[in-house]
Amino acid sequence: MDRSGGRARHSGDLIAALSGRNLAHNLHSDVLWDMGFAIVSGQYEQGSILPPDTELLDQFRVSRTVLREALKTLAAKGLIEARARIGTRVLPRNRWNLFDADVLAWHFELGPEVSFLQSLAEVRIGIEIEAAALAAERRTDDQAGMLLAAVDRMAAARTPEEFARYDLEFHKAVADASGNPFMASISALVEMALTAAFTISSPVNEPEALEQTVAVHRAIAQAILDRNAPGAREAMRMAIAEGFARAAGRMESAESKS
Amino acid sequence: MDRSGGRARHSGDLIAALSGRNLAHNLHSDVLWDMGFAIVSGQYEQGSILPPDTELLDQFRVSRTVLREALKTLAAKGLIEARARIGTRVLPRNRWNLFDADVLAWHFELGPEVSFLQSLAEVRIGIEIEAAALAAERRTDDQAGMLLAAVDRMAAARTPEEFARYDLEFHKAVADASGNPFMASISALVEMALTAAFTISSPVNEPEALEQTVAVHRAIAQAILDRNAPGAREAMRMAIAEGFARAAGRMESAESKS
DNA sequence: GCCACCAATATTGTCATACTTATTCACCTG
DNA sequence: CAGGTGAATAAGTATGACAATATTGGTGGC
Repeated sequence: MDRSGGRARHSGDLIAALSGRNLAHNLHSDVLWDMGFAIVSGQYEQGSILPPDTELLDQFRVSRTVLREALKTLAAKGLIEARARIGTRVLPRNRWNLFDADVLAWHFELGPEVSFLQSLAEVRIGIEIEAAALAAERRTDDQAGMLLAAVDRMAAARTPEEFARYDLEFHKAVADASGNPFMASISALVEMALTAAFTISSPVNEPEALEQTVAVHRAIAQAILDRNAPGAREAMRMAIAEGFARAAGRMESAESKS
Repeated sequence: MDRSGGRARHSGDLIAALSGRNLAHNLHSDVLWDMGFAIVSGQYEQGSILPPDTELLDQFRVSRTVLREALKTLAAKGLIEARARIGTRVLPRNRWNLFDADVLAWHFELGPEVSFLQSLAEVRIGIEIEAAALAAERRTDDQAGMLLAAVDRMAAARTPEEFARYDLEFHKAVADASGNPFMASISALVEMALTAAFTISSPVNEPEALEQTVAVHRAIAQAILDRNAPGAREAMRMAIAEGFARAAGRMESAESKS
């Protein structure tokens, strides 16, 4: 119940470190993260009314400006809705913008559950498969070169962080080559999924897993190079499924031990 | 091309009417929409610095509170990023949250281009195909019943608005039955796509088009009822492709005429 | 003449307080 | 009992001052 001290920012830290974002530590972002996490974690139930401004003001010891800007940010992400005389209501989850990087991060802060990782893998399969197929049809030679280069860098990576960086770079390059702006827009989601997966278990530490991961990514790149859309689809599906399976397997075995 | 005069809120109005949202007309949302549209329309270039607070303050004739809350909202959607002493920078498009309902609406305000509609159809295919397949595996009997009921209502619809409403209801039901929270979260996107498509051309006005649209939706429902995942996939792909093709065809023929 | 450091400055960030507007709920009137 | 009416409450808006921060350019030392 006490959040006062401690400021636990476990997975958030990792993601921020990887992406280089979220450097600024404003007051308003403190309130934002506390409130955002409190809502996502269910501390404030969906459909319920948040404490009125005055009370939150007292709780956070900040100015009204700061509090209100934080709440406006939450409203922009679809988590809450303010109405005069009623108060500020927590919206039902299906109104939340789950594709938002912050909202995703808050979900991970309460420990990534297997079911959530699976949902993530499912959307990734949907979107990235399509991106791979489109990339196969529309890629330029430059873009194909970038893909192959990213795979080579993955193969040569020596630390989990390095590997994650190049893996992400690869998936961004596919999205870019698809020529569809929406595909590029979900890189935040991919980023989160990869970071979570690698936090749990990186293939770098297991030679045969590394080899397999690199091989399947190379297959994607090759299929796109060959303008082979069905092949790119299938390879992408395998890449995502494999990554999820490794993380989920590790989580379950860790769970059964405890 | 001229939008200069009178606050053209064409597609925005339709979407608001359909979804029942965006009723409130506060000062801050005026500024938000003006700025959001200005950024999305390229009036403020990506990477450029917005005018400083003082200037915008003077331009909009509102208090600093209002302006700053509007900017914070834009920042929450990934369109801008403010830094002390530097100013407020327009972020590159790949940082924008294109899945956000407002950001989408701003894109439509400047006239939906065929290429944008196509991108939208492509992501929808990616996500909703997967949703349909998952729904086929996980649906409850109740959910299957909802799907069939929605199709029946589509068939009986008499106005374009009515048809659009039940079409949306159908796609939401599929997302719901998939059991994946992300799928439900993109209904804003589907909503926008459907509204745009029906604004351009509704199948209600053409008996054979209506029949075809209803038939393909019924095929999706039936496949999900039969727990036939591949069938649901294929039917969903056809439904989305068909809707896009009709809208795109109508737009091109209208364009060649002018 | 080059480099490192520091101060001036411009821009966003934060604060405190007062006032306005909208909406619900209860009361009061017909 | 129905319907309007007003008080109470919460968010919305305004304003002016001060703090934090990072760039820019100057200043001094080497």
